[in-house]
This record gives sequence, C-alpha cells and structure tokens, in this order.
Amino acid sequence: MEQIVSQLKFKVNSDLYIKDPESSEIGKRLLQETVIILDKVGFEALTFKRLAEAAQTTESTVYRYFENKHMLILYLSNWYWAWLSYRMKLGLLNIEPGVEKLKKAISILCRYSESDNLIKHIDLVKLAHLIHLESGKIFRAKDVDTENKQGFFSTYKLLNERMRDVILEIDPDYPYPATLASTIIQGIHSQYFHSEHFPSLTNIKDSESDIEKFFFTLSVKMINTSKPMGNDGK
Amino acid sequence: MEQIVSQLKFKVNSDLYIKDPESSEIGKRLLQETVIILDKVGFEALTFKRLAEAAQTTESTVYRYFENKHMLILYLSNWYWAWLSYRMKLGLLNIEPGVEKLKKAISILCRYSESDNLIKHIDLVKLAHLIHLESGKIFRAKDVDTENKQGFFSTYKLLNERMRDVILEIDPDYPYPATLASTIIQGIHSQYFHSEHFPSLTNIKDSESDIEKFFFTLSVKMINTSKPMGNDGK
DNA sequence: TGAACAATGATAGTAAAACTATCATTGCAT
DNA sequence: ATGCAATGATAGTTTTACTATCATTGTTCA
Repeated sequence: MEQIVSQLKFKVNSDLYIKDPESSEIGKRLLQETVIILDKVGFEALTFKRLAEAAQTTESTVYRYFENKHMLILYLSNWYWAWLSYRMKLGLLNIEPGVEKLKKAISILCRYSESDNLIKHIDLVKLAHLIHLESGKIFRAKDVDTENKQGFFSTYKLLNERMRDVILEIDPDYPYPATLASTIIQGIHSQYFHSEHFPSLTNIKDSESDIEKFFFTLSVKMINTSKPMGNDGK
Repeated sequence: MEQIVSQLKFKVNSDLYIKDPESSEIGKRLLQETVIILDKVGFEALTFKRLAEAAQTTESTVYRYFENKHMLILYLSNWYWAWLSYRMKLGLLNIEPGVEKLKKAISILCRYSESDNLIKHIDLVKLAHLIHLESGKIFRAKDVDTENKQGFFSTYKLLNERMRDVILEIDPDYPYPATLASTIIQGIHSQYFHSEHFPSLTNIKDSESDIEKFFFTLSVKMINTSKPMGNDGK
C-alpha cells in the first residue's frame, strides 16, 4: 500500500525531539495543546509548566519529549511546512507541468482552511494562523546556521524546492526560480498576517482568493516574459 | 535651517521608552551596545545586565530608559524603519513620479550598506543585518493589536505607505498598491536573510544589485500591464 | 505468576533572568 | 550652598528554565 496517507509523511527530523511526540497519546496531546496555547496567548506566554497542565501531564514528562521550548516550536514549524509540502505533492499529482500546475500550487498554499480531516490531534487552521504570526521566532541568531546544517529547517526548504521546481518546469531558463518561489511562499504568509493585523498594509479583502489571485498574477508575469500565456512549455 | 538632517526625523513614538535614549550619552551608548550585542549573540542572549555592563552603566539605569527588552527591540525596530523612511523621503526629493522614481525607491531599500555618516551612535549595517534576522520577534501574539493601536509599528507602516504612494503615482488605478508595497519591502528583507543563511532559497549572488533587479522587475511587471514600459504615467 | 523494563508522576531543588525598591552619590543650575 | 535630576550601588522577590531523584503504573514475556 502507498505510504502517502500514512503519518510517515509528516515525520520530521528526529533530532528535534527527545521522544517522538507522535508515538504516544501524551505526545499528541502535547502538540495539540501547544497549538491551542500558542493560538490563545502566544509564544512568550507558553511555558512547559502551563503546557503540562493543559495536556494533563507533568513538567518532567514534557521535558522527556522536547529539550526546550525552542525545540518544540521548531518541531511544530517543521511539521507545518511538512504538511504543506505533503498537500502540495498530493495536489499536484498527475497535473501536467505548466501554468495550471503553478496556479494549483499557489492555491494549495493559500487555501489552508480547507484542511483535510486526516489529522485529528492538531488544529491545522490554528497552526497556520500562528505560523503567520510566530514563524519569525524560530530563528535564533547565534544558532541559525548550525541548526540549518543539522537539518532543522529541512521541511521549509523542501516546500520551497517543490515550488521552485514547478516554476522551473514552466521555464527551465528562468534565472530566479528559487528567489521567486521563496518570495511567493513568504509573501503569502505575510499577506495573511497583514490582512489580519495590519489591514493598511494590504488591499486584500476576501483573503484566500485575493491573495491567491495576486500571487498567481505575480508569478505568471515574472516567469512568462515574451512567451504567450497559457503555453504549458515542453 | 531645514530640519531634515536633524535627529528629529528619527524620533520614534515616545511611549516606547521611559526616558528618551537619544537625549543622553548613556542612552546613546545603550542603543549602540544593543546593536552590537544583538549582532553578536542575538535577541535571546541579550539581557539588561549584559547590556548595562557593555554600556558601562548599571541595570537600574537601563530600566530607567526602557521598560523591558521587548520595548527596547521595538524601539530599535521603529528606529530602523524610520531611518529607511527618512532615506526614502530624501532620496526621492525632486524626482518626477514614474518608473524611475520606483527604481530609486527600491534601490534605497536595497543599498543599506551605503549608509550615511550622519548617525554616529548606531551601526546601520549591523542594524540592518539584525533586522533581517530578528524582525519577526517584535510581534507578540497577545499584544500585537493593542500595540498597533498605540502606534508601536507606525514607522513600519509609514515606510510601506511611502512605497505604496510611489506605486500609486505610476498607476492610480492599480488595485493592489499596498499589497505590492508590503510584498516588496518584506521580500527584500527576506531575500537578504536567505542569501546570508539559506542560499538554496535564493538565486541571488551579488546581493544588492541582484535583489534590486529582481524586485524592480517584479514591481514594473505588476504595475504596467498593458501600458508600454518607460511610460511615466502622470 | 512475577521479574524486568519503559513510561510517567511527584517532588525538590538550582541557577539565572526579569524585575522592584531603596538609598547613596555626583554634578549641574540657581 | 542648596536643591534637583540622573546615575550608581546593593539587595531582594518572583518567575522561568531546567536538573535530579525516586516512586508508581502498566506491559511483556519467561
């Protein structure tokens, strides 16, 4: 049987945790409650003591799963980008390379609220919301390069690579595929953040479809220069 | 005499500090050393005790300037965006609305290392670097909306509005001026971050001019749809 | 059945950070 | 010379982050 629907697809770098939180009920409750607490009071107010109480366990046990708060948020962030990568992989199956595929890819990044019901222990909409707000906190100046080498941001990079490849399929000679991909991914997330907290920095009203339109237009204009639109390459 | 060169231009919201750090030598040393410490060891490792030592003063005194670390970083961030806004205002003086003005605006955002020597007590290049890395940490989930109402992000919004206006001058009917402006500003900063720490997420080599080219192309393509390029609107 | 073992709970304690409070000193203005 | 504002010096409180240790529970398997 295909492993696609399996949770294996969401496995993140095992160096991020001490004991795999997906391997036990307590672990799953920890993830679930982390999302709820972060969504409610934010990163700064999350403590392992508070998390333990919410998940009906003890501080000691939390420390047996994650080294510290930073590792926990890194784990969640990895999980989030893995989830997006997975959705993108599934969503693009059997779609011919070309502009339509790009459109679909952007749509997947934007429509996070149409979340699949496969995952019970993590509220995906809340997770997406808090990533919009807190994702900048996963980089620690003195550690970012080391942690990058350890693969602590691998799922984020994977998603970017997927997007880059969709772009490259349309025009293998486009000189800035990675830059464009990361600009789109970062941009979509920023616009969600802005539309929620800084409406003056955006013209987005009906969030999902407007953001989608904007970044689809952007990517098409950046890639297709002289070529006629709708040309699926190849 | 014109006030443009005066430090008044860099004044930030006075609710961000208890005692204005620009009003004394110690205060300026605090800002200076904050930038140095953040650049060296990052936000997490900055403590008021450490800062006090570096600035050759005491913890008590630091607390007399800033309520806490969060306010200090908010202040610095405001200062940074005010500095960019100021440079943009100066740099665009007497330039006719149009694509050339847009080009200049983007150039100003990108060429932060050509810093003016007007400011002695803050290392502008270091400040820009650390904003690239730590700017996401200035938003606290539970406070972001309140702090926004208090004007704690006003200089960031000002810069975005300046950019938006440059876009609107070219095409007053362009439907996404604010979205495009914030995407450009955010994108430039992300690309600097990527080029330094995540080279696989970018195709930028010679940072400044490449980033500049990419975002200039992007903005022109987004604004000028049917119109011939080089048309300065009006 | 029961010995062994892994996972968790319970409790205590340490170190550092984030403040708060108080009083002494210094230097400048009048 | 006196008063005032800014700073230094010191001490203390609370909270967080983390470590250590031992008891308990439940499962496995010989």
